[in-house]
Amino acid sequence: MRRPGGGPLPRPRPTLADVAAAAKVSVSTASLAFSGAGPIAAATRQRVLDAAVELDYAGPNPLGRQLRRGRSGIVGVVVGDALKRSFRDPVSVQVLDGLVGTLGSLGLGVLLIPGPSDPTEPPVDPLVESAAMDVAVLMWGGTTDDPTLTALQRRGIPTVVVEGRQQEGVTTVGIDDRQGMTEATQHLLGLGHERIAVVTLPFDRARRDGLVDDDRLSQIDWEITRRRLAGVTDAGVTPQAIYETPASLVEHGKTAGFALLSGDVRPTAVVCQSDLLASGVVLAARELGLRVPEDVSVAGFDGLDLPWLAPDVLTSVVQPLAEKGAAVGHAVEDLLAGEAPPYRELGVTLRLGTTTGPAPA
Amino acid sequence: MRRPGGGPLPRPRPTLADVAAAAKVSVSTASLAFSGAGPIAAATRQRVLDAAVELDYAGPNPLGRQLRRGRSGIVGVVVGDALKRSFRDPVSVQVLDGLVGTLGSLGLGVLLIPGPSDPTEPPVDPLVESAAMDVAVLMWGGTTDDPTLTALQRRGIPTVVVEGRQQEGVTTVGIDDRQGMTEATQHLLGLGHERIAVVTLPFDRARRDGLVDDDRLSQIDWEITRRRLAGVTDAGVTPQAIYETPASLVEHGKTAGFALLSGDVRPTAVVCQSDLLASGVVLAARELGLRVPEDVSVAGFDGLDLPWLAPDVLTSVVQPLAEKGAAVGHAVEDLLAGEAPPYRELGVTLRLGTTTGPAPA
DNA sequence: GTGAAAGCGCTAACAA
DNA sequence: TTGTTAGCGCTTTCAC
Repeated sequence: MRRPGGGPLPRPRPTLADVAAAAKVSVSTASLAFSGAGPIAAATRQRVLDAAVELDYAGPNPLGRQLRRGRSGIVGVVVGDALKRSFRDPVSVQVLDGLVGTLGSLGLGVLLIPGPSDPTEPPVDPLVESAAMDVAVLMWGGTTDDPTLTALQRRGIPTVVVEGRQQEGVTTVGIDDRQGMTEATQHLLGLGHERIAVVTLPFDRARRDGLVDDDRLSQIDWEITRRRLAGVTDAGVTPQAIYETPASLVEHGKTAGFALLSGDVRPTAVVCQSDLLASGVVLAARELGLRVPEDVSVAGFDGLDLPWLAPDVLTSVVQPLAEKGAAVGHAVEDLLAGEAPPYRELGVTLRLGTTTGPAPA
Repeated sequence: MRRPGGGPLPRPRPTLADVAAAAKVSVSTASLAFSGAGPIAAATRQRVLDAAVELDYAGPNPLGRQLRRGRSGIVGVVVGDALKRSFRDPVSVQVLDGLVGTLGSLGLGVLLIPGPSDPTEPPVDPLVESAAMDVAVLMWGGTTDDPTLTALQRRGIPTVVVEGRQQEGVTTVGIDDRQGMTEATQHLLGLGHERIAVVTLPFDRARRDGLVDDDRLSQIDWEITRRRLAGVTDAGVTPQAIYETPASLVEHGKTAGFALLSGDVRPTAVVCQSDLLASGVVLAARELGLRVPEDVSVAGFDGLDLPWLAPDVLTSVVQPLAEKGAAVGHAVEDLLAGEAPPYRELGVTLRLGTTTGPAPA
C-alpha cells in the first residue's frame, strides 16, 4: 500500500500529444475529437478515441484547458460563517443546493470558501485572494466595506451578493423581506398584539448575544438584519424589546426566548428574523410553561419545514430558497457572459401557522 | 450597470510580464517577488510590488501557476447525496468542517461535488470526470464497484474514502463503528432487553424505506450499514426486526419508529445506526404515547447534540466528527506528498443518555 | 541576485 | 477536414 521505495512508480500521465501521436493525427485534431468543437471525420475521431483508451488517457488535462481558455469553470462561494455553523442553517443549505444544481448544469463547479467567523481571525480567507475562480458568490454578503468583496474586486472577479446592499459594480440577488416582515407584523397587529418583541440576526461581525440598546441599534452592519427590522417598524410598531443573536440557530433563539419571556411585562408576540430563531423561542416558551399561541404568539421568517416543532406549524414569511439559489446561478451565468445583470428580487409570502393567535386579554 | 454596448470595456488584466516590465526586471525576478521562493534583494522586491500596485495587479494568475506546477490546489469532495439532503445531516457537515479547516491550513480549496442521489440520475457527476483536482475525497464512499471511484482511478486521481471498505489503491479513513455498536447493544442486553429492533442507514443506492426481509438483507452494498449491523449481531443479538431507511434524517426515523412501535409485539429497545434516525424514533414513540425509556429504549450513533430532544439526551455511540475530518485532511496531505497512507481508524465511545433504561417487565 | 529560456497541456486562428 | 503555429501566464532550472 505504501510506495516510497517499493511499488510501481506512477508513470507520467499521457498527454493529448501522446494520443495524437498514437493516432497519427495532429494535436489540434485530437483536441477536436474530445471537445467536439469543430469538424472532424467520424473515423478520425474514433481513431483518436481508440488511441486514448489504448494509452489510458482519461481526457484533456483541465489545467491546460483552463489556462488556454482563461477560465477555470469554478465559482467561489463564500458562505457567511464557518461551515459548521453556516450549514446548520437549512436556509444556507437550501440556497446552496439550488445554486449547485444550476451551476452544475452549466458545467461549473463550486469552490467552498469559509466566511469570516471569529472577529479574531483574519477577515479574508486566503482562497479569496488566490484561488482560481471565474465568479464569486457571497452568500450572506453585505457589510459595509466588506473586506472579502474588496479583495474580489481588486482581483477583478465579478461577484454576486446574496441579500446584500445594492451597490455599484456588484450584482445582487435578494428577496422582498422588508415587505414580508411588514405583513407578518400587520398580521400580529390585526390579532390585537401591542407588546411585540423582535429577535434579530447578527448586527455585524461581532455577533453579540443580548438585548439591544439604542447605541447598538445604530450599529447594524448587515443589510439583511437592518431590512427585516425596518419591515417591522414599517408596520408602525415600536418593538417592546429587540434581542440580537450571534447566529441563526435554535439555541440562540431559545436563549433569546428565555430572556424576553421571563420578564415582568412579557411581550404578547415575538417576531423573529429567522425560523430557527423562532423555533427556539417556541421551545423556550414551552419550557417556561407558556402556551403558544394563547400566551404568546411567535412568528418567523424563511418558511422552513420544522417537523420536530409538531404539532405546531410556525407562522412564517416564506421565501423561495431553492429558487433563490437558482437565481444566483443565473446571475453567475450572466456575469460569465459578460453582462452585469440587474438586481433580482424574489417575492415572499406569509404562511399562517398555529403559533400566532389573538393577543391575550 | 449593463455593459453590452455601453460602459467601460474591461481592459485585460495585467500579467506578471507587465509588472516585470514596469519594474524593469525580468519576469523570473518578478515571480520571485511574489512567491518568495528564491533569493531576491529587498529593494528589487519592493520595486516589483510597487509596480504591481501601480498597475493594479492582484498577484499571479492561479491558472498559469497551476499549469506550470501541475497542481490545482483543489480537493474534490464528493458528498454522499444531493447537497440538500447530505447537509441536513450534521454528521456530514461536521466532518466537512473539520476537513475544510485542515485543508485550508494547507492552502487547499474544496470543490463540492454532489454525490449520486436518485438512482435514475447519471451515477457520476460530470465534475468527477473533468474538474481539476489533485485529490478526491468520497465522503460516504464504499459501494462495490463505485462508479465515482472508478472514474477517479481512471483519471489517476488519488482518493480518500471515508467509511468505506479497505481496498487496494485507495486510502481509507474510518471509525470503529462495529465495536461501538456492539457496546451499545451489550448495554441494552445488560438492561434486560430481549426484543431489539434495528433502524439502519440505506443499504444501497436504491434507498428503500421499510422493513427488511432476508432477501433484502443480503443486498447491503454500503459498507457502513453492513458494519454497524454486524456490530449488533456481534453482541449475540438477532434483531426482532430491521428497518431500512432511505437517508439519515429525522423524518425517516419517525416513519421507522411508527412502523416498529405500532405492532403487537413491540420491541422493547430500538438500536439506530444514526442519531437523526434515533431521534425520529423517539419522536414517534412520544407521539404514540410511549414513554422513553420506560416503555421503549432508543439508542443512536454519532453523538450529536440534539437540543430539541430536551429534556432527553440520547444514548449514543459518539464518534469524533471534527477529528475524522482532520484525519481525512491529513490523509489528503500524505497523498499529495506521494505517500499512500495506511488505513486510519478512529475510536468511538458509548455515551449513556436518558433514552435507554431497564426493559419493561 | 538577476536574467534568459524552456515548457507545463491545451485550444483556436489560420492555412493548406 | 486536417495540420501548423502561436500562445494562455506562470515557475523553474541554469547560466551569468
